[in-house]
Amino acid sequence: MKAEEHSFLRPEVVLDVSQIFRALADPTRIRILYMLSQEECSVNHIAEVLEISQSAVSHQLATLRAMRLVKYRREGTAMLYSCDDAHVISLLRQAIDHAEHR
Amino acid sequence: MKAEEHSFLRPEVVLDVSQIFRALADPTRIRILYMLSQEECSVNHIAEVLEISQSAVSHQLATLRAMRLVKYRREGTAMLYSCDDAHVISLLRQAIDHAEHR
DNA sequence: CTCATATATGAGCATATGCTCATATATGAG
DNA sequence: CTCATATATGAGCATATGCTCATATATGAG
Repeated sequence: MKAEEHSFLRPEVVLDVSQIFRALADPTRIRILYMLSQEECSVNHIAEVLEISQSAVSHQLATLRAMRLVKYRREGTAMLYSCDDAHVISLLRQAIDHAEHR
Repeated sequence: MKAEEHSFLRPEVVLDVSQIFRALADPTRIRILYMLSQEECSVNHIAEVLEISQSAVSHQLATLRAMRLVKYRREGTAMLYSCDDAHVISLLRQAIDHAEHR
């Protein structure tokens, strides 16, 4: 196949795709997103259940917020986070199924 | 929800999932895999079409080989690479569709 | 054998990333 | 207001990563 005959991806698409996967490429973020896919959670609850420091959780949530994969609302002094991108959760579930069955 | 009530991912699964996504988290690897998903290609062909150095392509192919996402065969002096994980290609295509339609 | 071509790979560098530590900020109780 | 609790965030460090450069290796032509 000649170069001109390939179906090319536009640079913005390539970058966007790499960012979607990069968001899912870290064990801590995977565990947080998986937890949020089951239930809306406060920062402290995530930190306690997953045994990760509050600071580390907040930093990762900031990353996920920047990528618009989570949304949040305040309740008293707590911030309650939940998933905000069903498609990314779908990719996550598929990869989990794939990993569990091999 | 109490900690004990959450559905947990086993550590090996979390690690495996993160590695699947990590493989797809780089623009160069995305472009190479997308090309290979269309056609079996030699290293030089990939380098020329994508305008990446031969060395960089070989290094990334070594990464993809280590993750068993590509297979290869020799033909004369050339090595012909192709995709070897349909599920990962499926994840890639879905992310591309997602990125193209927003 | 020599030479050309194709590919692989080690060393090293620049940058990205995930964490800890310290501290700032926000809310509610009193 | 003060104090406690919950969260966010900047600085800095250790490690990971993607590239270049140089060079090794493999095959085929002659």
